Amino acid sequence: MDTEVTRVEKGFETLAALLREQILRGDIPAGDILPNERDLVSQFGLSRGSVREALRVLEAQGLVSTRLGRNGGRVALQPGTEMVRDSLEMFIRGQRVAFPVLMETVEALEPSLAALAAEHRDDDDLASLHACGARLSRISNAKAFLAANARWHRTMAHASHNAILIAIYDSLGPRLLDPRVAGFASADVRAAVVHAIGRVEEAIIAGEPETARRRMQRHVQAYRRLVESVAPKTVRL
Amino acid sequence: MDTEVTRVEKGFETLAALLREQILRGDIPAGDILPNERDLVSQFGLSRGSVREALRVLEAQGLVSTRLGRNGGRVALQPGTEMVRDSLEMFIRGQRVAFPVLMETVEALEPSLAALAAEHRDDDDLASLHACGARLSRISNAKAFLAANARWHRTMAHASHNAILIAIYDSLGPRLLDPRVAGFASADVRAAVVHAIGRVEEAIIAGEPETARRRMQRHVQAYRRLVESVAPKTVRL
DNA sequence: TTGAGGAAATGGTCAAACCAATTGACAAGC
DNA sequence: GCTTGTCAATTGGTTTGACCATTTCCTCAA
Repeated sequence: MDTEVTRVEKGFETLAALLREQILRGDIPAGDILPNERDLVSQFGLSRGSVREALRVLEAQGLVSTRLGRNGGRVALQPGTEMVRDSLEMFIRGQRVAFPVLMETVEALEPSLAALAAEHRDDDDLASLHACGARLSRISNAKAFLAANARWHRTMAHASHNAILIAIYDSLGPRLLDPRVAGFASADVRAAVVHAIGRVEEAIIAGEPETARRRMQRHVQAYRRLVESVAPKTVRL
Repeated sequence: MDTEVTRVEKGFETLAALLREQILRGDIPAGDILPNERDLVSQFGLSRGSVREALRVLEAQGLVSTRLGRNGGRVALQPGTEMVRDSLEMFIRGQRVAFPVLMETVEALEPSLAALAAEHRDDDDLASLHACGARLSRISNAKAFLAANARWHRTMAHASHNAILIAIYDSLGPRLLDPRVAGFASADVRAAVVHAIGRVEEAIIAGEPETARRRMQRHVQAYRRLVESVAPKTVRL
């Protein structure tokens, strides 16, 4: 019984793997144009169809983009946050991840993000954060408030200067703007949020990670209690 | 100047989008066989080459797998953790994310994972966790200790019952087993780790999220100080 | 009953065209 | 000189038809 046969690598897979490696290693720098299809055909001895399938895989993986016409071709890309976002998006949809789980995930990230922001923020971060916070306190419209709130959080996440957490947070954060949870921002709730966020901001400005973490965590827990008191747990995306 | 032209959707893109939607919505349940290439050709009026490119895209996105031979074909898949892992893998490689950032990310997740584990763990989780902890305390080999340690953490992450965090943690955790950081597990370090982990485990068993969070966070910070005292910050993956 | 061999179904590959989009070059007209 | 229009060149997109490779099913003979 052949329990383990060596999987035969297809021609297009070989080429895709080869080009992928060259792009990820930087041998083909981002922005460079790959050889055109017909050249790849003669270089690798594959048919044009196989070459195109290889390139199509790379495109689906976010490693190249395609331009039509003369001076077109495939442009090498460094994989960015879009890939992470797309894969999480499909994971959430495919696995039927419930909305509360998504919320729980973001809540799990935010205290650490606040701590890292306090540790790593630079002057630009502080300026952006202050601008977001100031804007937030002037907004009265509930829907606009939620958007501005999300923006403040996003800015804080970026201040962490942790590329992985930023990619994850940017992937998940926007999903929390679901219209079904947009009704919570009554005037007093908004005031409480502004206050809590201001306290976190102070800790980030002061460069006190543990204070920022603690304040953000309390804010998050308070927010959760609020949402749970209003929304049924069964809401699904 | 045409600043915004309506991007023309290619034939294979249309088909890929259509099939992707059917799979994600569950109209084509996981495990089902898609129509074969020649049938898709006649159903959608595309050439076989275009159909194959569409299917190749879905394969790259983890939505179908391909089997050769009679009774072969494309099997629909629900996107799982592999996709998330692959995209994070490419992100880390392509963006040249430094090892300390990776470590920082995992450290950011673990306290919340511990808290969620304490909140959501079931009897199976407790049994697995206890087994991992017990095994850990009996290991003397440094390399094996690190592997068992990773396994305990992974088990704890699964006890959180948060599918997104599990997917992320499973994607990043294994990368911390880099051989370059495998030399830290001296006997007294191992004893300290076993003790810290035991305390977290107690809190998870007791169902006390905030205690578990606090203890895990202290452990993580202690571990970080240890690593920083030994490893240069410039180590890169 | 079992084994061998061939038929059938399915994806993998190749080849040669031609279509579609974009850009460059160049000439005509202002 | 500058603009504008036309045509040619380049590159990806698509089609068609054929054949190969792998796997499974089916039949028939030992």
